[in-house]
Amino acid sequence: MDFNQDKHMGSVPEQRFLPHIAYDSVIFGFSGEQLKILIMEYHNTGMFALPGGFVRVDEPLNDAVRRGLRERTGLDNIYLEQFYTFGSLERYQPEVMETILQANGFAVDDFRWMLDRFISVAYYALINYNKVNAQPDALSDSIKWYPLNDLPPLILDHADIVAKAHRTLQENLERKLVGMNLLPSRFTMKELQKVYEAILGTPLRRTTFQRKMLSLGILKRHEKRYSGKAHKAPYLYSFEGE
Amino acid sequence: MDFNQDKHMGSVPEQRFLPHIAYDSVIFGFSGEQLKILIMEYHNTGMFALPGGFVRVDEPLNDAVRRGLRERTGLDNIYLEQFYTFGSLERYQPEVMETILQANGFAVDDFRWMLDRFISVAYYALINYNKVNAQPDALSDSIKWYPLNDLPPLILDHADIVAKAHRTLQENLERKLVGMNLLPSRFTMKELQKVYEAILGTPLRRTTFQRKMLSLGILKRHEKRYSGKAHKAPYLYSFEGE
DNA sequence: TACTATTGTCTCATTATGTGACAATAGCAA
DNA sequence: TTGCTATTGTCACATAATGAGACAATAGTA
Repeated sequence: MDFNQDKHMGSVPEQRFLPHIAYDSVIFGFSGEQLKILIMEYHNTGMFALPGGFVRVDEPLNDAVRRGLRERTGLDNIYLEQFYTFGSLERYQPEVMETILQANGFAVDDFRWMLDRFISVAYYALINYNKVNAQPDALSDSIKWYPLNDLPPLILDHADIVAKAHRTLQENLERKLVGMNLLPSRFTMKELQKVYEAILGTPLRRTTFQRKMLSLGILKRHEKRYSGKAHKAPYLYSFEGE
Repeated sequence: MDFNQDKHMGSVPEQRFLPHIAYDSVIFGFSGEQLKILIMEYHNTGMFALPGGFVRVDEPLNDAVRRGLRERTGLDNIYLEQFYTFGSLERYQPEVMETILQANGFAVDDFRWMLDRFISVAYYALINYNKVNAQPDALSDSIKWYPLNDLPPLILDHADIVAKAHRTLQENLERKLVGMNLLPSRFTMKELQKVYEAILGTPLRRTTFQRKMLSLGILKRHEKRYSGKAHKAPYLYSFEGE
C-alpha cells in the first residue's frame, strides 16, 4: 500500500483516498519454468500480502492500479486485467492493519480509516520477469517473487485472491492469447510451451502445441537462436506486431 | 436503489451503507425469442437506469446484491455472477442523482452522500422470465423489461455496463452451461436453442446443436409436449439435478 | 565421422463439427 | 381412413481439429 506519510493527509487533495475501497494485484512472472507472483512482507510482523493500494478521490480506478504497478515494478504498459471484487466480511480484520501500522511506528489514530472495512478490486498482471525492479512500499521491507505453489501464508483473504487469479488466468489463456506477455519479446516455441504448461499445470504435447500456435497466425518467425548445445537450434518468435 | 427513507438514516446501524460503493445488476430474461433486461425509470425525470443499490456496512457484498435482487424480482436462489467493477471518473455526475432526488421530493441535503463519486460492482443475473414479479424501488415508478437491442437511453455508464454484461454472458455460455437458467425447469430443445441464439446473436444449426447438448450428458429427457400443432411433438428436457 | 539431444514437419488415427437426408410423428383436411 | 404439412429425432457422410508417433535435419561433442 502507498499513502501519504504526512499525518495531515486530508489536507492534500491529490493524496486523499476513497474510503473503504482498495485494490490488490496478483503480479505474475515466469522464471525457472515456474509461475511466480510478487509478495510483500511487512516490517517486523512476519506478515505477507499482495501488493495493493488505494484509489485517490479524483482518480479512475484503473489508473490507480496502473500507478501502483508502476511504483512497485518500475514497469509501464503492463498487461493488466481486473478479475473480481472481494467484499466478504471475513476480510474485515482491523487487528491485522493495526499490527502493521504499529510495527512501522505509525500512530494508529492518524490512520484510523485504514482499519475500516475494505472492499478490494483485484487485478492480475502479466509481466516479463527479467524487466522488473521490485520496490517495497512504505510499510513493507521486501517485495519478492514466490512460486505459486510455495507461497508464504498470506493475510486476510489474499490466498483466495491468488487462487481466483490463477483460475481466471487459466480460463483466459487461449481466449485472450495471453501467454506471450510473460516472456521477453523474442522467445522459442519451447519457452512458450513451458509458459502454457506452468499456467495450466499440465504437460502439453510438443507437436500439437507447435502446430496450434503456428496455425493461429500471430507469431512472426525470426532467426535461430544458437544455444551452444549439441542439437538443432530453435527459431525465435515474436508476438505479431512487435 | 433502496435506502432508508428516514432522514436520520445514520442512526439505524443496519441501514447504514458503505459510502462510495454501489452495485448494479443486469437482470436477463428470455421472452418472445428475445433477450431482455430489467430497467427502472425514475419518477418524473424520464431517466432510465439499471436496478442497483448500496452495501450495508455489516453486509457481505454478494449478500447485498442478492437482497436487492430479491426485493426487485421477488426471486431467491438466482443465478448470479459478478463480472466487472466500474470506477471511471465519467460515471461521477452528481447532477444526475440530484435531479432524481429532487424529482422525488427528497431534501438533497439529507442524502448528500448519494451525490458522491461511486464505484460500482456490476453483476448479471439469469432468471426465468415468467416467475418475476418486478417491483420498483423508492425512487422509481416503474421497472420493466426491455429487449437488449431496444433499450431506452441509460444514465451514467449503464449502457457500457449492459454491453459488458452481454459480452461476458456470451463468453460464459458454453464454459458455464448457463443457458438453461433463462428457461422454466422443463423446456424443449428448440427453446434451448432459441436461448443460445438470442445470447450469441447468431442462428445455430439444429442438428449440430441437438447433438452437442445431448452429448454433454447434462440434460434429462422427460415426456413429450403436445402443443396442438400438426407435427411431431418434441421431448421436454430438464437440467440434470432438478 | 559417429553420436546425441532437440527441433520442424509429416502422416495416420481419432474425435469433433458441418451439412444434408430421412423416417417418425401430431394434428388437420378430405 | 387416408393423404398432407410442419417439425422432430437420428443417422450418414464430408470436413476440420486434435492426438500420437515417425522421421529427417540440425548443432554441437567425442
